[in-house]
Amino acid sequence: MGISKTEIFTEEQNRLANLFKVLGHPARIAILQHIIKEEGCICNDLVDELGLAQATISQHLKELKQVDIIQGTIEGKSICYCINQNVWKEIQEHCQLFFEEPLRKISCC
Amino acid sequence: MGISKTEIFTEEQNRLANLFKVLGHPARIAILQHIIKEEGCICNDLVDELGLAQATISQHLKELKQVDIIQGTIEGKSICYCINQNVWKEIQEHCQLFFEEPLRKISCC
DNA sequence: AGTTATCATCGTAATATTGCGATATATAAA
DNA sequence: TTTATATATCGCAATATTACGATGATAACT
Repeated sequence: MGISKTEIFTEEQNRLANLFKVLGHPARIAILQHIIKEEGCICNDLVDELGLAQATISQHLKELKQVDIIQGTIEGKSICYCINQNVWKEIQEHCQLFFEEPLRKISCC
Repeated sequence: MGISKTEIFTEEQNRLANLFKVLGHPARIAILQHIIKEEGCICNDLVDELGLAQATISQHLKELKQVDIIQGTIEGKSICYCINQNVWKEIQEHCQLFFEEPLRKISCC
């Protein structure tokens, strides 16, 4: 198959999984880290920095944009990408909640 | 292609991405949530609970085991799966660090 | 208008993932 | 020892992902 049965899971489960999925690629982690470090950057910076083709970087940026982790604003002929702080904070809290739970309980093994 | 160029990224980036990748499927999120809620469970419980085939659940459990998020202990003819608290805590901290950074800075847009 | 710079999109090849039936393995019970 | 139960693994088909060259689209500069 290759297709997940999203209909049998809750909205919450699908949303969280989708967020993690987007974060689940080293290039996208590297892109986020570079954007954070430089407090925003353009696509070409990432091409130089990461050593991936421009088309590839653009595709990764698209996926990050699709879940609103980053946003781009046009600046002349280039586009400045930076973290969407509100969404970032939301994801952070979402993750925190998810990871906090089990530590309050005792596992069976 | 379909293959990531892991060699151009740092160990850290690859490890974090791999963790997120494993969490990036609703079935695996649901499995973890059920294990947490029940404080451990067996494969068949998950088959009944999620409505996926036994082979499919087993495969998802394998991926979760591969990054040590869960561990299984044999109990008679079944295997009890539960959260590996140490690894869970480690991931939690890893995530926290990753998400904390940018909020201290001001973005360009 | 023509040129250059920057980024997005299209098309494609290679590979990965998802899901499941069938089968193998292992333990417990009869 | 046979049978039932629980899980893992194999093999396959359908689909998704990754990467990149080629091509478009847009804006600035000459």
